Amino acid sequence: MQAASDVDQTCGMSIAIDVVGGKWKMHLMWVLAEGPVRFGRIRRKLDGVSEKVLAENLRQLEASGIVHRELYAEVPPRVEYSLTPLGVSLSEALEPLEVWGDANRDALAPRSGVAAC
Amino acid sequence: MQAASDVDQTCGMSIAIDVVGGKWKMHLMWVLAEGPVRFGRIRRKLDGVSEKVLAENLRQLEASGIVHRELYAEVPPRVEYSLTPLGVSLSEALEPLEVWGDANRDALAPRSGVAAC
DNA sequence: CAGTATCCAACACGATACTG
DNA sequence: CAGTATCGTGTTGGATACTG
Repeated sequence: MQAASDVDQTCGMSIAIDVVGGKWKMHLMWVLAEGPVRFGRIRRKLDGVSEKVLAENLRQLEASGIVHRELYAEVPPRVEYSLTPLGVSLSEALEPLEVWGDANRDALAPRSGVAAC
Repeated sequence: MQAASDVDQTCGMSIAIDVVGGKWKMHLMWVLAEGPVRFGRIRRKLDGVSEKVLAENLRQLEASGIVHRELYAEVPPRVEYSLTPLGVSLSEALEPLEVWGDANRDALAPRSGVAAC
């Protein structure tokens, strides 16, 4: 709400975290990184996510310019989601984190609520 | 809560996000990366964070082996927080994300609630 | 100074039902 | 199939007061 006071960090990271924030967006990024995916398939991949949350996250990523939504006006209705160039660059920036987490997998507390892996 | 079903992603990222999850942990990482810092200083740096949340996050990072807490039993009481080697590696893995967010700073929706920058 | 203890508010998430 | 609408809930964060 307020501007920076004595904070002078660059923290573009905050922006990034704001984009991939929540509980499912990073998983979403992962699924989308594989190529165009349909809504139903994502739901099945990310078993446990509700339609509402999935739709919300998809929308937010879309609003951020990370995801492209291609609607095929046909019967039955079909929608395909894919990463934009910006989305691809984000998923690339996310990789080191992925690697780090994977490398230190057992050095970290093995919580049970870390979502599907 | 439940185990993986048809999800087979590596997603070490989930682990990482679980560690730097919340709203302030990444900022915290940033502040800590500069070297040993005292509680009060962090509060001032991360203007807006409450003591409760700061203490919680600090504790979680400590539990994850990311942060080292050095207590000086003297008067007045003094405590210094610093990154462990693991913490340093994490902050390094976080950098690309930082760079990405910074580079696409204005390509992204300029929300107001993204915390101090 | 460095926390801990409470209480409260906001929001993200989850489950279900319904629509184009 | 691909959502939207609604409701209830759990977790996270914020504000304040109090303690070692």
